[in-house]
Amino acid sequence: MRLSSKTMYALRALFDITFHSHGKATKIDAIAARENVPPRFLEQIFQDLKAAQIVGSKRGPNGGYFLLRSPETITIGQVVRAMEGGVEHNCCFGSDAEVREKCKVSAKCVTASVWRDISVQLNAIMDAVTLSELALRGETLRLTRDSDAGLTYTI
Amino acid sequence: MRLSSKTMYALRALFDITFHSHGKATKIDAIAARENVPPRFLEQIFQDLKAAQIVGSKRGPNGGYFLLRSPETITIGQVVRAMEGGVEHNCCFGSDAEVREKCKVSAKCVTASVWRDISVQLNAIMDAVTLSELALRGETLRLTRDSDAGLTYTI
DNA sequence: GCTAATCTTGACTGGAAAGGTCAAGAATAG
DNA sequence: CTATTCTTGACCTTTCCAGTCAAGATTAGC
Repeated sequence: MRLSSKTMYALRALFDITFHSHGKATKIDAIAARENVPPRFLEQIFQDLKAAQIVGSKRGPNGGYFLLRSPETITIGQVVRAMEGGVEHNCCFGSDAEVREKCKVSAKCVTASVWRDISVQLNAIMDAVTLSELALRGETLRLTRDSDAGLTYTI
Repeated sequence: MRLSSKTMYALRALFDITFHSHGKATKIDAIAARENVPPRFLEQIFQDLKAAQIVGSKRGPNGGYFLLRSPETITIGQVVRAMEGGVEHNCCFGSDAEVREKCKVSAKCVTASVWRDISVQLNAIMDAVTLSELALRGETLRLTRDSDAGLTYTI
């Protein structure tokens, strides 16, 4: 059970937007340089975030991506679910109909019942942390704020 | 973020042992038949569970697998960590040294700090559920107890 | 309206991991 | 001795992850 790079990159990119650019559209290359993420890959990631209504975009010069909602209303859980399709397992329920069908134990599956409870709790935990909380932690860790290229985090 | 089949099978197999066989060694084929798991794959899974000191084994006629500890002391978290190597992500910390090294933001990585907190909480949730809790749920769901082959769960 | 900057769309790829299968061997009960 | 059951480790197929790339659409500024 691990978070994919995609999700970690997405969280870092969103943190970056929240922390560095206040409302302004931010271009991919700037984020990629600051957060040390492959720019081409980041494009793909932002498409997912856009589909999930988390960010909006603007093309052309001075374009870029920006948060669609305020940082207080965007949770880690929303991001994780957007990138990974939620917390799932392959027994009795989940998004895949074929998997559900295949599980003979259906509604009476004990492990599924337990895991359902656990995933509800996990989502609650992840929804308790917002982007503004991330930004706050950034302040606490005393990160350097810097709009230019280069690594911001090297003291 | 999904649980692998291996983990789900492991949980079902352990539940099966707890629920159906009281202290007696249970053979793989019986569990596989009841739980509808590929027998060859289950062999492999039990090797992992054995390495994790969760089950013991006995060879020869009337051999099989059995719990090494009482069901009250075996948690879902222990099983998940045994099968999946813990809750991890690929930034700044984790089991892979190279990944840690690669992450330039190191100790000041905000997302890592947040995810560390979340994984601690997740482990706590999973450690709050034991095998005996699973068995209890089995009772509640009024499963048929049956030592012979065949699906036990079809009312 | 031209041009440069920036996102958009979608195809493509190499490698690793998931999800199994199989065969030959070792131990043990009866 | 023999049938049963776990043990070890090699093998295979398919899917997905992580990442690259190219060509096009849109917009700002001159």
